[in-house]
Amino acid sequence: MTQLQRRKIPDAAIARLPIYLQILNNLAVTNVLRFSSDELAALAGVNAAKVRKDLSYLGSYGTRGVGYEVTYLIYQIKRELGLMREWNVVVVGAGNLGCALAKFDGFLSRGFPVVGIVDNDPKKIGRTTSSLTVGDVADLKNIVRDEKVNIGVITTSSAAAQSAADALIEAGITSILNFAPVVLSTPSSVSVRHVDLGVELQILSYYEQMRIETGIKSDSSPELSKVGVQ
Amino acid sequence: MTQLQRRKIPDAAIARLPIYLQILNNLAVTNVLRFSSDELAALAGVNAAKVRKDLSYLGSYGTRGVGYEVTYLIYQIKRELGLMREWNVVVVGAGNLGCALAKFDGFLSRGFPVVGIVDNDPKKIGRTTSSLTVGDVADLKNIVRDEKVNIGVITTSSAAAQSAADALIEAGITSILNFAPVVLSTPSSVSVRHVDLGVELQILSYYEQMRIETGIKSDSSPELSKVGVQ
DNA sequence: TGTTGTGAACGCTTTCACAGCT
DNA sequence: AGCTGTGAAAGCGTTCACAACA
Repeated sequence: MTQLQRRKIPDAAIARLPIYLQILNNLAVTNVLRFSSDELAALAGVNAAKVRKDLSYLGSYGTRGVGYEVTYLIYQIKRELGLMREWNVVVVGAGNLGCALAKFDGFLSRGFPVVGIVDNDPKKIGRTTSSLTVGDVADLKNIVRDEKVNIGVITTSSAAAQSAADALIEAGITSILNFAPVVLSTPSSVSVRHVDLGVELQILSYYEQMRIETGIKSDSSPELSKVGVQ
Repeated sequence: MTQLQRRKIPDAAIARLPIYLQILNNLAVTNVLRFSSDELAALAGVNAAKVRKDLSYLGSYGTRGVGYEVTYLIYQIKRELGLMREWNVVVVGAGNLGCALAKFDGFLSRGFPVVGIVDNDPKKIGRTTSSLTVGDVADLKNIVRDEKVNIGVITTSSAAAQSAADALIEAGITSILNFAPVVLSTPSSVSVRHVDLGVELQILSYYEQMRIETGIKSDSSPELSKVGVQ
């Protein structure tokens, strides 16, 4: 959760910067030059004080009485997040989800080209999906070296996920995005983000059940707040 | 973030219950009968005090000096999360990701059958993917009624996501899982969880960059902690 | 005048530490 | 003796409210 830091930015703020960035990119496309904390707050679904605090961690880049400059803030957020360069991604697990992610626009368009996809199933190795050929997980070390991979995405079955993680770490990868529904055991020098789609639905289920039990009509009734996104 | 409640369980604890459940289900499969907070903590990658607090919100279901019973705790967690029943899911957006999710085992196996998939692209409507035929988003209201849908999953482009959300809400859906990289504007009576794959990678990028700048060797060096999963 | 930047207050979450049971 | 359950303390994150300043 904490790391050695240049300037200490809270993890919670770091997690929101990509959302602000997304919104500012949209504003830039529509030629908006400036924004206030109020405006960004409304678009991001948070409150203005939070936006100001978050942006203040980057430095004092606003102008009192005026607001912030869109392009300058985009630059600062990208710099802070390490997005001035591309980060190459390898997908481990060439099932439906893995192949869909390998083709997924959202990765490349945000600076994360998928440069490889591997599996351990001989039936899948050699298949071509979009512009990639499925490689052998045994070659991971070479692929990571040759393609300068920085991030591994695990889309295997849960049974295979830990050994996928081990292979990535063995190959020198220190950033892992895991879609398998297991908690990976990794050294503390490796960053893991765990996206469990089942978990997301189960959390929704809890709040949905609560709405049913407390008898909220499915018509929009006020003053029950949105979960997620914080 | 807060809702009307039966017994107040903190949101942070709710978000961990599915992870415990996952682990306990694995223990049950291997015929483990009991566990201690220490054991579950190690498997979940959290500390034992947190496990005990989290489980205590469900009631006092442990035995001092002994531990907790696996099957009984599974039952209690499922009851609390609303998993004693199935929740039907409809996917909006029949692109690569949407089709992959519709086929995804992880949903059905955890009690979330995907009963429909829709799109607004006439070229996609009518196609068959796994056992489902892509429907017209204009029929969403009927599908939700006929198939008793509880949860909507949005896998459209970001441009179409807001109107997909509007259509779901119009059809009476109050739980949405959104994969499009936009912040949805929804009434507060609707629960939204936002999974932005680009955002996940950008957060990893920040910590990866920090490791590079602070000169951590890619060999496992101690005392930098894992991010995510909390 | 309008909006930022930020100490201080508040509230939520985690952790500690130990009393209470088995 | 061992492990749970839980008040109390500590740690974070959010929000308030206003001084600073263009």
